[in-house]
Amino acid sequence: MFSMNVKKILQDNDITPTLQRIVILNYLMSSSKHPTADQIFNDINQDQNVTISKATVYNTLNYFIEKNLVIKVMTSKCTQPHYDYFLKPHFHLICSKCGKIIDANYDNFNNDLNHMVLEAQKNEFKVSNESINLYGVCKTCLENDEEDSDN
Amino acid sequence: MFSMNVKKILQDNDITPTLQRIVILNYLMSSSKHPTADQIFNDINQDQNVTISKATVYNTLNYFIEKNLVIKVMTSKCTQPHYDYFLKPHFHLICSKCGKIIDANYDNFNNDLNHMVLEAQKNEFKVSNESINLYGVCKTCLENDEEDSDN
DNA sequence: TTACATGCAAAGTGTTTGCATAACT
DNA sequence: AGTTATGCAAACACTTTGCATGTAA
Repeated sequence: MFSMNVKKILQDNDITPTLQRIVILNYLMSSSKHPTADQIFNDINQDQNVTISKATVYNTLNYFIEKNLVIKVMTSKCTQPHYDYFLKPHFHLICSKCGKIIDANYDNFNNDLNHMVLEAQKNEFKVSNESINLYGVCKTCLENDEEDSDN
Repeated sequence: MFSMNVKKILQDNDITPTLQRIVILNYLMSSSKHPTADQIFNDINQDQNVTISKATVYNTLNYFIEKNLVIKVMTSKCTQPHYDYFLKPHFHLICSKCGKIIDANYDNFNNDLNHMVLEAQKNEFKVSNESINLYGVCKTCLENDEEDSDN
């Protein structure tokens, strides 16, 4: 069974907690990766004893986004967006070489984020969630680059 | 003629400054909006005396992204990404209702951004650029909502 | 029971690619 | 002159949609 939390989260957000929605949200919450729609579709249909159509995966993700439960994350190359459940504020380090997405945070991040929200309020803009991405090259890919240049 | 800057920027980034690339970068730099590939294609083919194929628009934008000259910005609903030239660090307020993208900034933004870059360095991640988006509802759409609820 | 969600397959849309032509240094 | 970019059109991939069936409260 799924953690009771998942169902409750859906209900708290005025989302009818159907089996498919529970499974998808549970998957997003438990996996530390940031899956694409395709990965969600494949993993759930393989590992769980639940079948979900692709249409439902897409519809559900869009619904979650609309309800501010999930955000889309773009890697720089990739055409497919990744989906991220927002447990607590964090930002992403996205490798332009391998496409890896790393969650990042630090003690005063909430503070800094708040500065941005304040600036938004000056524009009379009501913030509901955020997507903060730093693009660059990850440790592994940097090391690979060094090896290449040694040749 | 285009500002000499545009050509120089391309050369400084090891990008052969062809007419199409100059026109596209010039368009991205001079328009304060954050156009989609489609808007770039249409606007340039209408307003300037230059023709650019859609393939070239896409190829060029991807090339600019690879060279860290431009970033993709996703609105929450829209399927089409928007493209943003990065003159100086800033962040975006993106309205989930109307899709408007507002550039935002404040005095210490660079400072806050630097905290994130430092955190990235702890992960031995080398940052090249960033995309910081706050999603929510803009002033205009908030006002429209109020009107609706008055009925 | 009534409204709402799901699944299938087909349609739609945005993006990429191969190859001939043209442009850049 | 040699390399690299462009343009066209076709191929590709991802996402959405319509409608019949199934599910939730």
